[in-house]
Amino acid sequence: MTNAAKSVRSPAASRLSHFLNLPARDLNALADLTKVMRRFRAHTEIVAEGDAPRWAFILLDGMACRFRTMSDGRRQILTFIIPGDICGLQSLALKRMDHSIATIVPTSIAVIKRKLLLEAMMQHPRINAALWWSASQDEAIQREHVVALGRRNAHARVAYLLCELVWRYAAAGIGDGRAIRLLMTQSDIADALGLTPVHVNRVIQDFRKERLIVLNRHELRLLDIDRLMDIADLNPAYLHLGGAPAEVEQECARGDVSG
Amino acid sequence: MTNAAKSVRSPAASRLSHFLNLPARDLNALADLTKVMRRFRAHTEIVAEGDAPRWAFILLDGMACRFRTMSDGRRQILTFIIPGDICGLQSLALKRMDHSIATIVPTSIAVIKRKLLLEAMMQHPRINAALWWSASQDEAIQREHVVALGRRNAHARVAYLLCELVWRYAAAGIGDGRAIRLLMTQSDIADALGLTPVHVNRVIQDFRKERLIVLNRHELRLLDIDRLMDIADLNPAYLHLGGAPAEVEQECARGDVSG
DNA sequence: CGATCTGTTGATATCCTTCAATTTTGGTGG
DNA sequence: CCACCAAAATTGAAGGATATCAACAGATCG
Repeated sequence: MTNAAKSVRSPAASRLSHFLNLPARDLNALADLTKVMRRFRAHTEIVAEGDAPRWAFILLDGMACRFRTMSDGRRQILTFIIPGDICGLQSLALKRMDHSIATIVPTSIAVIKRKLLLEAMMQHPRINAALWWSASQDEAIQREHVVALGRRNAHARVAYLLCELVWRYAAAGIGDGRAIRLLMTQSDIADALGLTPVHVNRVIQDFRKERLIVLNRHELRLLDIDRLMDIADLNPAYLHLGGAPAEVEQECARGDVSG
Repeated sequence: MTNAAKSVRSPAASRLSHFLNLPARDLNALADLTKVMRRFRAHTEIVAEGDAPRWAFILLDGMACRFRTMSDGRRQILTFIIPGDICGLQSLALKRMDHSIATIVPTSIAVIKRKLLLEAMMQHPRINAALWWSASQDEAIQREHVVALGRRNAHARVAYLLCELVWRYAAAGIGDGRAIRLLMTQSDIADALGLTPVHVNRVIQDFRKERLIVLNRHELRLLDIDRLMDIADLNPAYLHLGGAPAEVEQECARGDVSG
């Protein structure tokens, strides 16, 4: 593959390549899954709590979030979904959604029918392994979220979220690992971190005064990642970007020979 | 299957049967996975953060928890592991553990080697589907945990945890859905709920005064589940105990014919 | 270019933590 | 089976982090 070809690699391919090197054959199979596109306006529910999960999707552009609404109307955002994220693999094993998914800005997704997805996983061991890893990473991200809400104060929570977003965008091939477009509002951040919008704002002010970040018109730049990681007591290892275990590599290699 | 046979069903079989009806053939395959047993004393680390995941396990008896330790020594419990829980399926796709697992009381587990597990999933579509569901349920439990820490106050958090434990034990065939042995300490509960042991204690006192629970020498009984659910703003649907989606049933039925 | 959403700031309230001490429980060895 | 010891549970008092309420400024978008 040429460098030019690599540079146009999709966010999903970029993300999965942190786990396994995907040969052209697998990249094509992955691209074949993303033929059916849908666009949504900002603040639109893609999947509603109680729905029967029928399809999975890859977010191509924009931003969405999983969330739950409490009976008094308050919202807990479970995770932000960014380009390259693969959603709904696990949900296909469930009868009903226990949470909703909505867009935050105008967003386009590639819809993947259940049957097509399962076939691709059966026929392409590498795709199968990579999707499995992707689901495992999602779980790890959820765990870190629990740690953040359970044991980090407001400053640490905001620092954690900003670092995670910048790192996840970088893994998807977007940004340089220091700056991104922060598409959501401070109120969204509050809903993700279990804080009030007012308090999130005060923390951000503090970070600006301390020259830890620049945030202007939704352009975020982390000026001192080391100190932010320190404030959050955060270790990026939980994102599992260091490649696949040896066993997985071997199994895929065997698949190549026999396939 | 006779009622007598059902009554001795393992916690794991009991749990998975809430998703799919497992014929004797699959139950045997499941039992074959649980030949290699290990026993651990209380407060023993089974898996350490940073380890390479080598095997999965089913908890047979006792209790364990997944947790992360902060750099100042504080602990966040990610989830309690009870009999019938299947652990480490997802982790096999990862190079290193991002958290630890330790026993809370004397505990026995069935160790499942990676290769055996993958073979069983290949050869038994129903086992495959059921394990997939189990992983999906684990994710849903994590999501509810995020909601609890993000949007529930101390009383709601404790009410949520007590209900979840009683329901999960019931799904594993232990208890009547109202009472269980609460094996962990109030300090463990605090570490799971992002509270201090002192405050957990005060909430429990309140619940006792309100005649919502009886808790004596680690024997817990929920006296008014409806009110506890109301306090927690909790809906048991997130445990996904209502069976498999139609597509899964159909796929497994096809597997039966061709297999 | 006005309406509405988002961000910002200040004052006050509250839930939960922290610290400290005491009682109770549970486990262990003699 | 009891004595002893450590761990767990319990209670009280005081402090702090974050929420709540309210008002206004600034940004965004039809």
